[in-house]
Amino acid sequence: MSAADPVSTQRLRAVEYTASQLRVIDAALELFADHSVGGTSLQMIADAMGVTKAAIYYQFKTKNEIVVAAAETELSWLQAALDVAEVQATPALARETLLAQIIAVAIKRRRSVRALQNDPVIVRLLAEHERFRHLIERLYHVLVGDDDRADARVSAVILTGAIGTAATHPILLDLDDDILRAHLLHFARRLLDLAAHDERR
Amino acid sequence: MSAADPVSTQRLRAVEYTASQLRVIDAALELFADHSVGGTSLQMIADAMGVTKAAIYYQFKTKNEIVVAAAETELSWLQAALDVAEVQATPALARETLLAQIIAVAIKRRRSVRALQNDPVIVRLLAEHERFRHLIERLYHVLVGDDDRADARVSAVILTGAIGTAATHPILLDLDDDILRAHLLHFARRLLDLAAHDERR
DNA sequence: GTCTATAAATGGATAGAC
DNA sequence: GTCTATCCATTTATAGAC
Repeated sequence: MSAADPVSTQRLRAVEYTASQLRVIDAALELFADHSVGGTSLQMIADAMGVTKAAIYYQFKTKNEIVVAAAETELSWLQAALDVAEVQATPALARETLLAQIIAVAIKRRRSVRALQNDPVIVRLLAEHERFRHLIERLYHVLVGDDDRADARVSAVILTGAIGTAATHPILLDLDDDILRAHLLHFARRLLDLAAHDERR
Repeated sequence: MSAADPVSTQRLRAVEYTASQLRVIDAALELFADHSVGGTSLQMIADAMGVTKAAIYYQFKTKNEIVVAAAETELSWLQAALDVAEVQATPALARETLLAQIIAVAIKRRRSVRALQNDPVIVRLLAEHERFRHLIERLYHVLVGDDDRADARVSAVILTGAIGTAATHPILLDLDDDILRAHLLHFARRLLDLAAHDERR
């Protein structure tokens, strides 16, 4: 798959949601982060929005549709970041561009990344839906390229896992966003340097 | 807190559970990993065990007691690892000992670490219960010592986050346990070397 | 678009038989 | 220790009024 592969432009549908639907999605995302998807009821979402359950069912037919919509909305930034990264001149530049974006978003959405990234329901959803799987493939392709070596894959996974966890961890709560972002970028670059170094041996 | 601080020997109660209770805990842990704590019902646990809900209520008074017991059992290995690490001759040796243990356990419990480590219900539990908080403090104390610098803390968090995520990640499923363990150890040591290197500057 | 009301199922939890 | 049976709250989801 080349960087400009037309397949890569396949769209998530986040843009297509109405304003009312987006209000539901926002409330849902926050509750999912605090209580997990399975621990969040439509009543809780309705209460958080100050409406009744019936009002929500007017926007989405089932709870599962809300979960899918929430995942799509949450991942639309990743799609945008990949679109930009994949047209960079070199793979190294693409990786650096993507990395900065990933870290920036993880920090901006600090309160919710960790739980959402690891919620079993979300994880299953990402594995089952074609468009989600495709997005994840693009992510790892930019991070490790065509390198199928275990080293490269392990470092990429470490990177995404570490970023997601670090953004929310209690022990780092006192760090303000800019400082934390700088630290994560520092370690991410070092980690990728290490992987590249191992490759050349 | 010195390495041999008597307070550090405070016990989790995992050992005190009966065999019947441990069967409930085992079934619960597996379901928690697949469906999150909030998404797991007592009926699901009962079905997995081939008994009725009432049989479970004979072992535990509430669902929350099951969650606490599951967390205690899941963390008893960490306590054991800390007990061993904290009596090592030097902080560096303690760290290395603990690291090897953490990675070994994360790999052995590969299927469940990720979800459990990040489940919002579990995270809240660990923050609220005294004995859990104490354990986490010991963990980070061995990893970064008295170093309160952001660098040290970030690298420790990256370490635990990365290990938990990497152990379960789909893209690494083809790696067998020994290979994955070797890779994680490799990267963990490198990461700590980096942090130490930064410190000296 | 949001409400009330309600159906049908499932949740946590208890009582009492064996 | 495990069962059946049951209670009550809450869940997902729908129907129909405004």
